[in-house]
Amino acid sequence: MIARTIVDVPASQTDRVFDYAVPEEFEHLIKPGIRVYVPFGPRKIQGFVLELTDTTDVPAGKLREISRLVDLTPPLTNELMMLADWLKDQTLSYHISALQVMLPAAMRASYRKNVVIAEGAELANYSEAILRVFQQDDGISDWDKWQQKATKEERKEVAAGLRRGDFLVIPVVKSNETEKRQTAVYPSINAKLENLTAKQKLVLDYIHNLGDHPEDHAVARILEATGVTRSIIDALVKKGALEKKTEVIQRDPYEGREFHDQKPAALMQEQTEALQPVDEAVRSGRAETFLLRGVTGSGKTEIYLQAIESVLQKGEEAIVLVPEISLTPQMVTRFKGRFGSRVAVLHSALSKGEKYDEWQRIRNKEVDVAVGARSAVFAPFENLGIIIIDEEHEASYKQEDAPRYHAREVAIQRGKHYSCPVVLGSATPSLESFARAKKGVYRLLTMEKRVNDVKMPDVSVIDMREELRSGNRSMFSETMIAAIQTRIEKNEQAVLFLNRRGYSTFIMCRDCGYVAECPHCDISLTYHSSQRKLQCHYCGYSHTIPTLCPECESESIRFFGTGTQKAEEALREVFPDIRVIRMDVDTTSRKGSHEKLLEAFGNKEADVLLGTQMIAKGLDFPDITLVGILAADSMLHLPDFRASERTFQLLTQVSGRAGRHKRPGEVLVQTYTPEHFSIQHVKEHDFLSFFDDEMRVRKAGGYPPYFFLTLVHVSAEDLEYTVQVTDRIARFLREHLSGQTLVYGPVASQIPRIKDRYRYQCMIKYKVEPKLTETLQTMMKTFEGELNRSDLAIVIDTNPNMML
DNA sequence: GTTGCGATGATT
DNA sequence: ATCATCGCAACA
Repeated sequence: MIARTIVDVPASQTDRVFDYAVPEEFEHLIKPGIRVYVPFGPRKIQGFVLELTDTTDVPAGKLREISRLVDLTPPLTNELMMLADWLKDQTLSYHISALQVMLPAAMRASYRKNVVIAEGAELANYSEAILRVFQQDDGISDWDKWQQKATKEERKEVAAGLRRGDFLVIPVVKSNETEKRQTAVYPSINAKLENLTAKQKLVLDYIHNLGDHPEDHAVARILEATGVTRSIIDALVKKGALEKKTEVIQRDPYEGREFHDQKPAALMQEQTEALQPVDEAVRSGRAETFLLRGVTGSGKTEIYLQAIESVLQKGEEAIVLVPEISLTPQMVTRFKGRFGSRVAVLHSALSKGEKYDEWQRIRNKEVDVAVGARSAVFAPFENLGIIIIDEEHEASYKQEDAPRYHAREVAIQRGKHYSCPVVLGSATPSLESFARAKKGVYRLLTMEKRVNDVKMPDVSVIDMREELRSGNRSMFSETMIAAIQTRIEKNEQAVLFLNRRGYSTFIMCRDCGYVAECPHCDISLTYHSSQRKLQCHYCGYSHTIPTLCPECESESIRFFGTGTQKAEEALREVFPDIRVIRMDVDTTSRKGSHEKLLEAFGNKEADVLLGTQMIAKGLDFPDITLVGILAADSMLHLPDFRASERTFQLLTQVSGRAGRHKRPGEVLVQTYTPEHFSIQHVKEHDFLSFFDDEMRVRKAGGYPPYFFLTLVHVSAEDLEYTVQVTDRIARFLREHLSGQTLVYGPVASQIPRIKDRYRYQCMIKYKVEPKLTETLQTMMKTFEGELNRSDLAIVIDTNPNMML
């Protein structure tokens, strides 16, 4: 028997099937989809068995045997194995990457080299220090890592030892499956209950009255509940009254949290009309894509919940995708409240182990709803009845590293396989999706009214040029100050939005124009007041603030641009007693801090929530009556064809935080370009007009959705070489692609250098290009050699999010 | 002869 | 990706 295997080596030369002989002992256990350990050259690695056959072209001398099986049952379903095949072609990524991305991180293998003292080694040649390293533990546990922190002398010494054979390298393949275990005790069936002390009786009674929940039987839990010491339990075990067991338990990330049962809400007419066709598609099992455009607060979540209800009734399963940062407790609460323990939650705030357990619960059919971020689109269900993507326009649905897939496209592909509907929901759909809906590719569902007829907030645009003219040089307009003042007086809350973290965006010398830049990246350094340092947001480089200009030694070095830190400071200057909670990457990096800050704001421990885009979503507090957008045009002038779209979406999203309940909301938008259409249409809550205006711009510029884009990104340490390679790629593509397809480049990336690597790109614009994948693959083949021997990197991004 | 290095080729 | 091998130069 021959196993056709994809090996775990993400490289172009190994991105193909390798045949292995299946030892007889495994023949009845092995199945397609099972992972195996195989010898590959001198080492041992993991691989995925694609299929089993009886023939091979590999000469008998070269054919090697599978060492052992990793799994007893295939971790990925048949459908997901097929999906990986589709995914690798779509994204031009390696087959192995497409397979690995579908597994939880804990199941991906890691490789390290353990260095130990060989038998019969002559140790007299080695220094004390080195021998001490080897005496600890099992020698050097990870050779590659150790080499990085060791000194040159140490490295040389060990290398010499390896050559002489005194030290030995043992390659270790580790698949990280981490099951959580606990020690639990259960009453023995034929227990002799004699001569018990009072405390022992107490514990025994307690255990007898426990239910079936394995967690309740954990020794640690019992000790805590009864207040006795471990010795009491040990004594009972010795006497035979209790039995000790080690068992695998599942972590519950939401342990101790209560979820109140939530009944389906009565729907408004618009909601009923939107739900009906989805429901019908669920019932008849039709692969149809719906675009549900509903204004903020129109009750989209309720539609999702009720559609899922139908799916569950049919005995099928549901996937709900939400943007990473909106996985706030609010969303989880609603799903858990409605579907209870039948819900698995998958998102980045969980530990690797927790994600693994949630994933296993799906694989073992213990749940039938998965709520999660992008990668949850690969949830290993086998009877999918619906896939829902909330906030479908969100950029985070596109994975930024290989395989560069878009969750929306994956969802639609899976929907086809299971013949089930896909629902894309948003208040501000992406232009691509809305255009498809207008063409009839997707079915459009619209909800223009907020639940309970709550009014859309009033949006006023404040022209900051006027403010400047009238002498106000601060970042807060008069109107904004007055509005915040009123909120404080009325004990209401305000949300202030500034899409830039740090203190200032750059520092510049007023005399000579010098701007502090990162020495490794072509980008200005940002000042962070908490560490009193300049920082590069791309490579993490940091430097002290110069007091004198390094160029002209002038003292007039000043901060320009505003970040959240500075905004907080400025706010305190105006309102000395104001209570502010700031939310940005810097204040929410610790686990759980995001939730904590939101909770504090919800408990009215602050008057103002000041933050970057992470506060744009999911916030739903009754006392927010003011939303202030401090710099609406901060994203508008980025050299990205989606800049207007992003601005409109973000502003609409943030505005939607105001007045969602009884009190009316007010939104103030500060801008230097009040006439820009994406700002004007936010004012009128007018998505349709925005769409029309922006479509004209896209048509004129030849951008999506009128054209498809594919970006070829080239980087290397040498500038000339980078440009030269990009140019060769551009020529190659022009030569091989059809006449209607446009190839631009080479052009420098938006940030021409990051971490000392120059970055150039080449953009392909096309309408129909059947040969594209093939051509790009040939192109990569021709550069294979160069990619191997230089530091060159070529990345292909189909349908890129941004033009980085 | 030994050691250190980069380039080259193969992995079933 | 990673390992082994080969060739070449520097060194003893």
